[in-house]
Amino acid sequence: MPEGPSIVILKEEAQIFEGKKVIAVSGNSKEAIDRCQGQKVIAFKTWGKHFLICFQDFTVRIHLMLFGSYLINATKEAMPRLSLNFDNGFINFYSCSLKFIEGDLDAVYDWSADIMNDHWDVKKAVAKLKAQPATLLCDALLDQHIFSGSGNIVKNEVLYRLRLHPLNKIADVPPRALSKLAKETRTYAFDFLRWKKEFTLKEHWLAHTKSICTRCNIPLHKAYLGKTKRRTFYCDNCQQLFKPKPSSS
DNA sequence: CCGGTTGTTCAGCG
DNA sequence: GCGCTGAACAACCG
Repeated sequence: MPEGPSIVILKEEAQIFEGKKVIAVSGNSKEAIDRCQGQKVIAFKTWGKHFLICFQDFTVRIHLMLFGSYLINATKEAMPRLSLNFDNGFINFYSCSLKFIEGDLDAVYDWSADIMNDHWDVKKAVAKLKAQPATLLCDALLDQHIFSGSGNIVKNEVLYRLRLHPLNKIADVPPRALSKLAKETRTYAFDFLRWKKEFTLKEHWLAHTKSICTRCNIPLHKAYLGKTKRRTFYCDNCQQLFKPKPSSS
């Protein structure tokens, strides 16, 4: 389920419980989830792929990882990791990572790094990119400190849209292209959000899981690239690989 | 039925 | 301490 836009959808769906008091807690989490009992939800927030349930003095951080899921006012066979009950319904989280964050969230999260956040800062993202000249684009787009909320689909689609080869080293990519990349990552994330709500996300994929380049009509490459070794779909013909700068070994 | 995956952390090693 | 690798987690789809 979980790239940034999917977590924004979760936040929107959870809105019905904002301001509500937790009247029952259960779940198989090893964390002390009982402390949520009787607490009022101050707000639901997201930071990239993190779903944050904010109470007065602490926050529950849910990360759905690869396999996590949630249900609102519905159940399934599996035991929830966390179940929160309110007077108007309940929300269950399954097979997710759950942690508590104490105190002020602003001390923990850089909101300007979240591609879905109103405080998203393109310039800061570009500066972070430039600070890691040896990093490959395919890895940079999965770096949650630079593009919090970006995942493997976003990575593949953004690089394909901008005709940038995933194996480009940041140092070799012109600054203007880096700036475009940062902007387009947010733009695509909001397209993702809209299409996911319409249940048409998959049909809008241009590269991810595709076998043919629709621009060149030749086979796309599928390879596990970069430090992250994640599945990458790309076209050798139309996705530009910039020449290495002499200084960059 | 098996293989693969929209993700992250951590132990172990050289 | 570093970077790299593999394991672990765990659910669903095709």
